Amino acid sequence: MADVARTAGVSVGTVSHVLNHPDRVREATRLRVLGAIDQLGFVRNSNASFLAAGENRTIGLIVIDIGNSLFVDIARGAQHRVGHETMSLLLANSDNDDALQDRHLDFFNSARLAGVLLAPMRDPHLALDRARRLGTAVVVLNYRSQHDDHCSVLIDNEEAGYLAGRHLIELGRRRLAFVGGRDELQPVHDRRTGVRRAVAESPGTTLVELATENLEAPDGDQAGEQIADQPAATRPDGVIAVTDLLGMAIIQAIGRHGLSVPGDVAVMGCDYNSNAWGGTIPLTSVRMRGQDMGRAGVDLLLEELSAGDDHEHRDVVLRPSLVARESTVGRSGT
Amino acid sequence: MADVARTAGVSVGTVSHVLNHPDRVREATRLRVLGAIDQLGFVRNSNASFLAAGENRTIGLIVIDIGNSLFVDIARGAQHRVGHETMSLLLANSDNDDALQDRHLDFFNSARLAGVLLAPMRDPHLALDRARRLGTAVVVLNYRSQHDDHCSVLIDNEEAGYLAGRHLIELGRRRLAFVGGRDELQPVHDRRTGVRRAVAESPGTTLVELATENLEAPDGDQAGEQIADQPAATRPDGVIAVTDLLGMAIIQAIGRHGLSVPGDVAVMGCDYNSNAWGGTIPLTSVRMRGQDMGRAGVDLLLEELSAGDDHEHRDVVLRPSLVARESTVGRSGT
DNA sequence: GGTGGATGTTGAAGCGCTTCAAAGGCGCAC
DNA sequence: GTGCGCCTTTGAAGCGCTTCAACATCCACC
Repeated sequence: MADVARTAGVSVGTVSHVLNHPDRVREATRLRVLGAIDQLGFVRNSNASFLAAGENRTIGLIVIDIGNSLFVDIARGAQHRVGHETMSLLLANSDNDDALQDRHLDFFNSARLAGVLLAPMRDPHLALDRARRLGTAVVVLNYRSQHDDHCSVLIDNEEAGYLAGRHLIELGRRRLAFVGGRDELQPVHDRRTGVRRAVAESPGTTLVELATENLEAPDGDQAGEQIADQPAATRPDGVIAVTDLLGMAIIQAIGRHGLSVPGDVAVMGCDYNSNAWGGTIPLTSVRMRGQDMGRAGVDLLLEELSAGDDHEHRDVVLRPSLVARESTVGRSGT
Repeated sequence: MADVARTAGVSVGTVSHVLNHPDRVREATRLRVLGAIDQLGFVRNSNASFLAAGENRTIGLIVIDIGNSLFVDIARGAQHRVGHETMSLLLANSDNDDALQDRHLDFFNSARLAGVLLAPMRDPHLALDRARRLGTAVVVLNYRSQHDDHCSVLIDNEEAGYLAGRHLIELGRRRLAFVGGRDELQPVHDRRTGVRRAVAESPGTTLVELATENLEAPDGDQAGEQIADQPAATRPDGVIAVTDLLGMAIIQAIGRHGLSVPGDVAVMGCDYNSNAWGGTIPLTSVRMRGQDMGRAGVDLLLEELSAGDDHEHRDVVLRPSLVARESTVGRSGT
């Protein structure tokens, strides 16, 4: 920067002003400085800049698993929203690893970012305390926490389950099955609750819950076998899988038994993963609106940053929406 | 940091030593300082740290599209490799946007990162010049550049095409078809070349090339129709789609026409995307080894960083491997 | 008891920038 | 001609840390 100043024949203060407050500098000087910057290939050192200015224009996003399309969507949405500001978005992938998540958070903390969007794996209460003490705003994504000392963006998973249940019931299905395991995961638990509510509301419908060990394809396969093995009279005619992957595996297992989807059994998933596009029978699912989530997260963060001390934490709850396709409504669509 | 020093009753220099050269500090002092750090919740400001030390322990990774499983794998591999060092990995998603890619690169440049892994969309020659002048090492991923002033990690796409061709020929297929468009994309071009070589090597085999406009599902659907419409005598009996998505769409289209896969037509993809898992007929594909790519990239970068001036740029070329599944070999497997 | 070397600790200089008080330059009104 | 206020520019202080030369301490050994 001193070089630039010398080349342009001004002081370093002026160079800094050209970069940060161009309006305070005379047009001619500004151009001269810009010329020198260009000529010398100068790139301002943001470490020094942030240190001196005491404020950082960067937002960090920590996601649980970058292989999960929900988080990809969140990243896209956040990037998009940030793009219009003079800010940057940094991505960090926890890769389902608690320790790694904490390391990312520490790293962002020590970089004194303006704010962090965190999609945590467990209640991040303690970690957040630390960030806040350093003046970093944190917005929690996709996690319903016990504490209300931060803003959150949530998806109403209970509603997702409810929508799924209603959908099948409205299609005339009466013997529903919910397939999903690991109830300690919030989304699984909430979706299950929603399905129960839909069934409870509709006299004449029944619900069977099949608990799987995990949420991988083999679990769905197994569940599908179980369903297909039952006599037609008691066999579920509408199946809600807690994830799309599970749903697709169920369809395959059922298909192997000569049953038709959705003729004999309507099957639907949840999450609207891109995986679901490839199947022979397009899977009905509930779209989780990840992009909106990313956008809303950035908005909350910017709001918190500009509000200062009189900021009131709040939650934004996004409503999922149902995407009906062949696996429940057949070829015709809608 | 001054607070910590005061609390622990030492000088700031000592606190710094505890953090950076613990061996130079007496055990008792170290513990006292650590205690103070803990008590005060001190987190060192990495901006100041990097500025003073003049070196940054962070690596940036810029990928074209975080929704593409190849890049997800690259990120995982890189993260994994970096994880064991006292380094951090920052992710930036270009989202298929040239301007965004440049902005990410500028950002990393101004942060004076130790190094950058770049999966570029076009020849990044100019951008790299700038980074290098600032002392940032750059390794290019997944792009065969005209220039040799940097290290690269490449996947041999020509080999991928060749492997695919050989696979079908060895299965007894004689009338091959290659489906893929946008030949200006390096991977598409190279895979096509590889398939041609495999066919040229095998007397008695023929190759039809179907150019699609894009690489989306509808393109595959159209190509599948074209293939299925031909009389059995001239119809291709082995199809290589340049991507998995294309391959799955082709299978569906062919299936609609009552032809069997792989009985009448063997179909395979390329890329080994997770999308391929969901299909009713598991797709044979060529695995692109993204994780290895990420790992190799980090290794090259570390090598370059430690070698200093006498570093010789070099390329690492990864060999893809074929994953045979039902869409070519039928139920039995292998 | 004195000496030398190893081991610990200190404090100030400096990393590259921003910012602020202060000074310089200029035009305008009186 | 003088004084005032505005627009520009300057230069030094300081952001929070690392590092290095210098200094303090300790111990072994003669």
